Amino acid sequence: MMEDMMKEMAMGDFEAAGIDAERCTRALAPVRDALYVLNGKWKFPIIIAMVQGNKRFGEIRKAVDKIAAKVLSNELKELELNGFLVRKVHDTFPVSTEYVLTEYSTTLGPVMNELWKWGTMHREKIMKQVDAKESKTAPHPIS
Amino acid sequence: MMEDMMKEMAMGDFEAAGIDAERCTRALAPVRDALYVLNGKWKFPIIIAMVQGNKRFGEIRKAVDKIAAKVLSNELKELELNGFLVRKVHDTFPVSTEYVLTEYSTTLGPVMNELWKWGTMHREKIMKQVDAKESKTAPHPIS
DNA sequence: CTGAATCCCTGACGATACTG
DNA sequence: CAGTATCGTCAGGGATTCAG
Repeated sequence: MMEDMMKEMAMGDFEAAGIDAERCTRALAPVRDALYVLNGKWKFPIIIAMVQGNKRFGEIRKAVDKIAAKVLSNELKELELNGFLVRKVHDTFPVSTEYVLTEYSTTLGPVMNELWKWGTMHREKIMKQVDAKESKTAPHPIS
Repeated sequence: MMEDMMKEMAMGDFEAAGIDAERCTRALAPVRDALYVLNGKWKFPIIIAMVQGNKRFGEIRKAVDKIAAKVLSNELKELELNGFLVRKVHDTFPVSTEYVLTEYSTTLGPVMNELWKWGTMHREKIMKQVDAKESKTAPHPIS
């Protein structure tokens, strides 16, 4: 159902979907669920950092540019609650902790990939606009 | 480069990526760009509503559950700035306005589709957990 | 080193009322 | 109908400090 809508969308056929409040609501729900779990500035950056092999609190913190310790702590808890990672405390001294991605986190692969592809494409578009000095009203998404 | 990473991820091979701060930063940038443009609670819901044929301010407002007029107004401006839609004012009385998705907005199709698929999958997972009364610590993403 | 606790502040979001 | 103006709330996020 939504699949169709998206295919239509990818093809630029916007009219076909039609107006239907109920259909709209149903279509919305899963997207909002996803957004609910993946909310905030940090979820994706943290997961990316971890995919790249960072497991220790400090490592992740450095990999994710300038995130505050408290925030990272909170985000890690949320990610753990949602089953994306597991916390392993090693009883050494000083205590060291490992955060390990679960298999469930791999289900995010396609989402992240699409996000990455889109971001790359969009970035190039913005760059060209800047080069061409088109946008007086700069949409400023550049980092 | 990131493609590989994501393939690895989809296959559950987390170790392979290795630790590399520079690589991490580069991988992060496009994702954050995307998140920057698509931020907030409302961007996706609004676009979905519009894909489904809603063009008028009031229509969109009704289709998107309970969004405040001010907020909708702001979001529409942002979406326009980022080239996702065009505002067309008809000089009738009372004034009517049309918001029309641009072709550029279609590039979001794949992203939204993945988001929708993942959300659907995740929702089912949560439902099962609730049924099984597993989660005392309910991850509560249900709407 | 890890990460919890505290304090604080900005900005996203919301409700209501009002104008063209 | 389509917004703007105004005011208010609250959580995300940041700086700093403290403890195991």
